[in-house]
Amino acid sequence: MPRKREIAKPKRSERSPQRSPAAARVDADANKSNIPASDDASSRTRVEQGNLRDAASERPWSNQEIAALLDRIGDILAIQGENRFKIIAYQRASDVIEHSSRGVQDVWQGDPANLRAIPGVGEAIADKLDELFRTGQMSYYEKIRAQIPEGLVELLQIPGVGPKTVAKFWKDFNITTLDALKAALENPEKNLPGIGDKTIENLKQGIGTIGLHTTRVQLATAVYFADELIAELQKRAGASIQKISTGGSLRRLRPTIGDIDLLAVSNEPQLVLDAFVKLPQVREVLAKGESKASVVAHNGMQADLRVLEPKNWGTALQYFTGSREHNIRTRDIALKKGLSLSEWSFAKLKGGREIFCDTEEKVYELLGMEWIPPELREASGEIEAAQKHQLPKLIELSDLKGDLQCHSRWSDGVAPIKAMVEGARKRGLKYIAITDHSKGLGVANGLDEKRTREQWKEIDRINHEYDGAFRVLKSVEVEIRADGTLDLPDDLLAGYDLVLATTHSSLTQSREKITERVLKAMHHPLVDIFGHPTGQLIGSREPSALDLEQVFRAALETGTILEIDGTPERMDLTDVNARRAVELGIPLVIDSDAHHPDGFDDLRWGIAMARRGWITKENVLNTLEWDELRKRLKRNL
DNA sequence: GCCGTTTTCGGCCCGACTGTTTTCAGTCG
Repeated sequence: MPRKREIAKPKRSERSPQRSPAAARVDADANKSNIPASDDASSRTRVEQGNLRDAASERPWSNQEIAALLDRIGDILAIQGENRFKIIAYQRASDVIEHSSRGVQDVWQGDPANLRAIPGVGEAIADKLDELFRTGQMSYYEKIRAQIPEGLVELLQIPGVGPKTVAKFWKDFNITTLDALKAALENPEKNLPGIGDKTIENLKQGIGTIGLHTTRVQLATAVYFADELIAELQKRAGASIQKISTGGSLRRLRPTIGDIDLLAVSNEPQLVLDAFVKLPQVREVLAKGESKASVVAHNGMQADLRVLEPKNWGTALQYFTGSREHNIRTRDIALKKGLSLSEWSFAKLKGGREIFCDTEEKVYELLGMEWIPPELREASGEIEAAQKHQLPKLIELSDLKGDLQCHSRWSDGVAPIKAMVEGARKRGLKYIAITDHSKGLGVANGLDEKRTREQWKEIDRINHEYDGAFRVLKSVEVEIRADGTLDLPDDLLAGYDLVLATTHSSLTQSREKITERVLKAMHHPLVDIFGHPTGQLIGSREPSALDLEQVFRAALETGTILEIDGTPERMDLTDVNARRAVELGIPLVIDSDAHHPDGFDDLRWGIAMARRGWITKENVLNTLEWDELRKRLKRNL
C-alpha cells in the first residue's frame, strides 16, 4: 500500500529491521509466529545518533544511511514549514536511494555528476551527497539541524503527530522533547490550552505505543497472519464477502512488512467492517469509517481493511498494492492522458463519464502498458518496461527442480535424510543436496571426515532405493573460517557432488577483511556455491560489511554461483542484490535451507526475492535437471 | 528540490478518517 509516511517514520524501522534476541534457528516453522520485539538503540544509524562528523568512519555510506539522512532532512524541513514539494523531493530521493540496487557511493566515484543519473537526485542533492562522501559531513544538514531543538524530530514518532503538530508544540507550548510532552500531559488544561480532550487522550495513547506500530516483521510471518485474519473474517462474514485479497507491501512480497492491508468486495461494507474490528485477533481499533477500518492486533501488527464495490476492484487493488512511488508515476501518466486516476476510477479531467475498471489488467491497459506483477511495482524501471511490453517473464516456484541447501539430523536438522527426500518429493522436486554443516560449526553438530563418509554410504543406499526417480546429492555447507580457509581438507571436498561455502562466525569483521576472506574462498576450485552471502538475519542481525560489488566480480571471474537463501529470516541475497547479480550475468540458485521436511515450503520466499529482483527461470540454475546443472558447476568446467 | 512526447518555468497523486478552529486542516496511507 502506498503510504506517504512510508518514506518518513515507518520507513526508518524498515531500514533497520527490529532486533530481537532471536535464538539460532532450528526449524523454519518456528518463525511462523515470531514477531520481533521492539527496537533498541543499537540499530540506530549514525545519522540518527546525531553528529555525522563524530560518527564518520572509513566505511562507505550505505544506501540505508544515506536514505535515513535525506529523510531526516525532509522531517526537519517539514517541521520548519518549508515548501512541501521541497520536502517531497528529499523524501523521494531517500526512497529511490533506499531501493537502489547499487551502492550510491559506488555510483558516485568522486564525481557528483554521476549521481544525477539517480531518479529524484538533481543538482542540489547531488552536491550535498558529494560533500558527504568527500568530507563525511553535510553542512546543509548541520545548518538546518541547528535551527530546531534537538529531540523535536523524535516527536514525529507519535502516531497521529505530524510536522505541523510538532511545530505547534514547540512554538506555542515550548515543548521540544518526548519527556517534556509526557510531563505536560500530566496537567493538559494548564500546559496545553486549546487542545481538545480527545486529542490529549490520543497523545497519551500514542506515546505509549511508540515502537509497537512501527515494528516490521518478516514476510512469512505477515503472510501467515494475513491468511489467519482472512480465514477468520470469512468464517464470520463470508456470506457478505465476494472477493478478498491482500494489498500493499504484503502483495508485493517485500522481505519485511510493516502492516497488513486487506481489500474486499462486498455489498454490505458495514457488516464486513463490523466483523473485522471484532475479530478475536484485534486488540485496538484505530479508525473505522464507511469504507475502511484500521486495527492493531494482539501481536502488535496493524491491519487495515477497505471494502468496496465490484466495479472499483481493479483501480482499488492497483492503488492499494502500491508502491507509493509506483502510484505517483502511474497517476502522473494518467494525468498526461487527460485522466485522473484514484482508487475509485479514472475521472476525465475535462468532464465526461468516469471510467471504472473491475480488473487491474484494465487499469494498466488504459495507462498504455502491460499488466505489471506486484513484485515489480517499486518504480525501478517496471513502468518503462511495461510501456514497451518488455517485462521479464518472472521465475515461478514450479520452475524449481531441486534444492541445493537443506539439512538432516546428521547436523542441525530434525529429520533423517529419507524424510527430507519425501518432503522434497511431495513438493515436486527431483533432487536435493544434503548440505549438513562441517565440523567448524560446533553448535550445529558439524560432520568430521569420519561421519561424512558414513553419511555418504547412507546417501548411496537411498539413491539406490529410488533408482533414478529422485537424486540425493552429497554436499556440505562448509564453513569459511575467519582467514578465508575452509574447515575441511581438499581431498574430502573433492569427493562431494557439490560444495556450498558460507560464513557463520566473525561476521563483524571489517569490510576489507571479510571481503578478502570471502574472495579467497570463492577462488577455491572446489567451492561451487557461496551461500547466504551477507549473513543477515532479518530482525536480529544486520548484513555483514561485505563488499558485494567485489563478490560479484569474483563470481564472474571464478564461476562461483551465488545463492538466494529463502529462509524467512535470511532472504539473502535479497531482492536488490539479486537483481544486481543477474544484471551482471551471474547465475544464481534458490534454496530453502530446510531443516525439516516442511522447510522446503520456504523456497516460496526465495522465489519472492527472485521475482522482486526481476529474475527469470534462465537466471537460476536449479531450474535445470541435475544432469544439466552439474555441467555448470565450477568443478566440472 | 526535481523535472520535461504539451513545459527550462510551473507544475508536482488522490482520497479517507479524525477532531474540532462546524468547513477544513492535519495526518495517514
